[in-house]
Amino acid sequence: MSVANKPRERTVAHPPSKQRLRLWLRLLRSSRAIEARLRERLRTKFAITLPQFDVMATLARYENGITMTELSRHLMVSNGNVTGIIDRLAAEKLVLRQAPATDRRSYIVRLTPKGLLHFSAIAKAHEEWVDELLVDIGAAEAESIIQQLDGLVRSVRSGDARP
Amino acid sequence: MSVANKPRERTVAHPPSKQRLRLWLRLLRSSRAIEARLRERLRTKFAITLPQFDVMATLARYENGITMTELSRHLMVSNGNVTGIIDRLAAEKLVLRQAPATDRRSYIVRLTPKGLLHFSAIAKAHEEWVDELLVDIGAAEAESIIQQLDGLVRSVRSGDARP
DNA sequence: TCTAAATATTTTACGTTTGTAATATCTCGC
DNA sequence: GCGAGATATTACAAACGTAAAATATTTAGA
Repeated sequence: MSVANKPRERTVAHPPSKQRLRLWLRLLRSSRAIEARLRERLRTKFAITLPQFDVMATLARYENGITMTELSRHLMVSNGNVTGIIDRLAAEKLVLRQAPATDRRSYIVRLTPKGLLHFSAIAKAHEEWVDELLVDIGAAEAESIIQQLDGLVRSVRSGDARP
Repeated sequence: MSVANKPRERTVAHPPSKQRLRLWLRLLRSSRAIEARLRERLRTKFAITLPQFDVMATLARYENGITMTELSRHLMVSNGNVTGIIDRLAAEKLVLRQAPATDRRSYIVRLTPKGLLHFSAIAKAHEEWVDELLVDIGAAEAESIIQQLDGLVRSVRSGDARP
């Protein structure tokens, strides 16, 4: 079934390496397009940035809070970066830092009640926006892409062998 | 072969809207993972940033150069943003601004010979890295994902109706 | 045990990228 | 020539990554 087995196929135009490059560019383009839409709506409708929303979404899944390092790993974002985002969210009283008794190096970050309330409203709108943006993608198709992307992420992750 | 043809399948758990949300999160995660790898290698091997590489890649496709506005549209990046990137590339003598005789508002930006030479080497390595990162994705599978992402981008683009 | 080195956690400092808004300059239709 | 629109830059704030610094914890060795 592989393309390589059909020398006469007209589709042989692109060698695998070019094809993978095209895939990567397409991937980048798609996520940037969606990201731009969501960012704009978050700003105009809720006066919040996308990274701040991402942080709140992560915190919402950890009722008891998590440390800064765990947070940065979840978001695939640098450690020093999270500090600034949390600073701004804390200034708005949407999150708070708690000092755990056991380890005085770290902080536990969590949503305030106000933060949780605020987040719930934004998350609802956010889900609707995504649904609207991707309306042409059926459930089966979405599932299919998800599976393939999962494989892709695993592939990228495992490629940890550095030359 | 499609999942939809098996009504008894346990996978029917997720409603379409949740499925689309998962798809979006997966998309974001994949591109961030790949982006991080490429960014790191560009920095360590070639002392260049990803956006700077993106700009050079675009300029490489326009031998006669393009204007700042065209460049920003290509990269899906704000107008004021390109200025800074070009400033830094120009400081390295990798690109240059030409003032066209006809329109004194605009600049034509193009790669210098040094820039083209430098870019060719980076692009070669870049393609190899992508190929390596996505090695588990076959040509047919890549094509399949590309098709689906194209549909997705079209869907997002057409969703220009703003409430 | 006690102290020094190694490790972990966060913040700070710095430079680049990003978007938005405001500004300066220029073109073109009228 | 004037005003609307185009083009690019500047100014500002947020986000991002890396590296270094500041604290705190753990571990190893005498």
